[in-house]
Amino acid sequence: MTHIQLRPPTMADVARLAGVSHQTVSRVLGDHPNVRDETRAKVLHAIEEMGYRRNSSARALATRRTRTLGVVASNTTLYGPASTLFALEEAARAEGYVVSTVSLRRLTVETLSEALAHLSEGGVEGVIALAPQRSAVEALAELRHPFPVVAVGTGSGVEIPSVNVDQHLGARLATGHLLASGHRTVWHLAGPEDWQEAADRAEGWRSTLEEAGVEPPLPLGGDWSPLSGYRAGQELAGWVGRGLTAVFVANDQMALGVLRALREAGVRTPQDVAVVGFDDIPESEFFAPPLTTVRQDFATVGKRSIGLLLDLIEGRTPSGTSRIAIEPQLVVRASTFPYIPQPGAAPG
Amino acid sequence: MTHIQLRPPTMADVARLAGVSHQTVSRVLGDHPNVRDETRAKVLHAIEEMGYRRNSSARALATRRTRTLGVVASNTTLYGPASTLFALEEAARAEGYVVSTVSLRRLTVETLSEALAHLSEGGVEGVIALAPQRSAVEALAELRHPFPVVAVGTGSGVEIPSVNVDQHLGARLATGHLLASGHRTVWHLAGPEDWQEAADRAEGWRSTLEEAGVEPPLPLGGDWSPLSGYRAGQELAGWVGRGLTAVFVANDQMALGVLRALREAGVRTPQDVAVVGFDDIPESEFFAPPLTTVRQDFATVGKRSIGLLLDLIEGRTPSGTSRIAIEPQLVVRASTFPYIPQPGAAPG
DNA sequence: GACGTCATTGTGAGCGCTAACAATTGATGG
DNA sequence: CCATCAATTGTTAGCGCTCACAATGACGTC
Repeated sequence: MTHIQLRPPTMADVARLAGVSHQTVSRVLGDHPNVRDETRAKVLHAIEEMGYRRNSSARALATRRTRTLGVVASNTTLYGPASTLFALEEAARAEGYVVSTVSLRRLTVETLSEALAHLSEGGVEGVIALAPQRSAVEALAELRHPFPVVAVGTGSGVEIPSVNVDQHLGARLATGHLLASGHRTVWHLAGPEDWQEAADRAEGWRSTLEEAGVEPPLPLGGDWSPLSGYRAGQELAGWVGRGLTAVFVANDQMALGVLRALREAGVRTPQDVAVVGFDDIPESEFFAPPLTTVRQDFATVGKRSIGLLLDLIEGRTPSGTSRIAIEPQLVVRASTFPYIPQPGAAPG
Repeated sequence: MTHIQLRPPTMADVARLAGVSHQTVSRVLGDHPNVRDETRAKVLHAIEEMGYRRNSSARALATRRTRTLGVVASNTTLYGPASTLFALEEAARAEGYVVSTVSLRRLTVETLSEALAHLSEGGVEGVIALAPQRSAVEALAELRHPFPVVAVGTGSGVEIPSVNVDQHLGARLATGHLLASGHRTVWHLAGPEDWQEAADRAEGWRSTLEEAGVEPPLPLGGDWSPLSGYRAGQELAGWVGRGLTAVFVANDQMALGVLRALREAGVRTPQDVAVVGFDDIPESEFFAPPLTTVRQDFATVGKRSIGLLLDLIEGRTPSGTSRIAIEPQLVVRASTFPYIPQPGAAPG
């Protein structure tokens, strides 16, 4: 317990001890030029001695800048959102901003609106919304807020600035890879209908098939969980031998469930059915078999999002609707080839 | 883009419009009694009309309360930290606090100290440190900070208030379960030496064996990743038939790697070797085979941590060193029994 | 030697809010 | 009918900082 309970020292206290004016202390702290070295030293010494720390509220009040950004997110224990959150915070900190987060269980108009109000109370200068559900995105555009908002993972069809991994492209990579491997058609296990990313992946899969002159089979639906993948996998197993040889699953966790269901049904992967996932979670490489999947670059998403938000805050970017798209990448592993690459060697 | 770029209205503006004093506006906002209903209505109406929001910096300056808590964490994309973070934020928000997070790549004295400084700049009233590495914990006790700090996941051997899942107990549950199932001894794949939780789990395993009169085999070491588990698993496979029939792995991700290595070596789980993990990540139920593991209640960890920190801040708890321990729970699945329970039915 | 120039430091006025106290009003009761 | 009190509202000071500007002093120039 090394913490002081007494009234903390103010700039004036430091100034008194150093024998200068409070303004000079402020200059030293603000790294202004035109402060004599000797004076600077005196001030720094006094600061050290008193253990002085600038009061952020007073500073924020005087400058009208809190240097705080907000993030609203849901499903933060999933790999994607967690990775994005991490990248976001790191990028913001590099720019000297503090990040306040609100993690929602469910993303609805009400919870989103409460979250924005909560962050507003916290004095954020802008907000990043990790709002993958369509409903939430629409709500975002409606809500009134006294700061700029950047949407991430909402798809590009929204009326607010946004940053997205190109889901459509990712789905094309996955589906195209399966077709190129010789499969006549590709089935699809989609994510929840309400998610824009799920819709984009499904659309990418569908258009790739159509362009190849193949009639897309009826897609199945899941809720991102391994359990829903397992259930869908049981259904898919029933179609083996009746045209099903390849499945594109909308995320890795569901793919895990699918793999297990197929295995239990005596269906071999990839010999009987090839499987591709989406996300490249750290576990994917160690599934049975290791999973071919689509990797999203969350670090870049984070950096670009913060960059865009700061541009908006500083007024560097006209507050029109900017959209940034980031390319995903196909990672090929054993679930689509009849051999098992060495773990640790394969991942790029 | 529904955001106002003009100078936002102040309390005085609202007061003018409502024909009252700014203090009356403050009273309405602060839910003070002794405000006539009619007046309150006028004020609320004016607030609504102008889209007024209280300036948090001014408020914080006047009250000397920022109502902001800080969290320092590392490895936030792992299931455990991510879950704890989520629970922490939810608990803090329920108490009306905003949470600012710093996610570190590596936890060292320097990064920790920078993180605390950064949060201090952000005006936090207290900090939760998710600091599982021993070195970091020691640093925490040394560092000077102007606010209370609660350590989470540090083990109880620290000189600062802390909240922990009882790792020792968790390891006893896992090891005891294997011994009770008839195994003569249990091997152990430990986490990184520097992590207190890894040490506690190893110690729990060791003492359980010793109390059963069994000489503990030499434990292996990993870095929590599936890859390190895979490598250790290859080594463990070499000991099958020479006394190895059961392994307690320090986390689920490494257990995943172990399962794969064993499978590749032609070793069957659980018939030849039983495996127990730790954490109960959502995927564990769908491993091949579904993994017996130890579940930690992160929600409770979050709630208790915030509770303790607020007690410290409000001075409700004497700033002595409080320690809170939370019990983990064994979840039995197919990796320790020769049958496969139905997914979706088994998990409690 | 008077003047301008630059570097350095100090002074005063807020930023927008809440806390403490003062003032006003209306109701109550002897 | 006036003292008394509670309910309601207003007034005045800061909270600790930064900004704009004023003041000071050292130096060089013509």
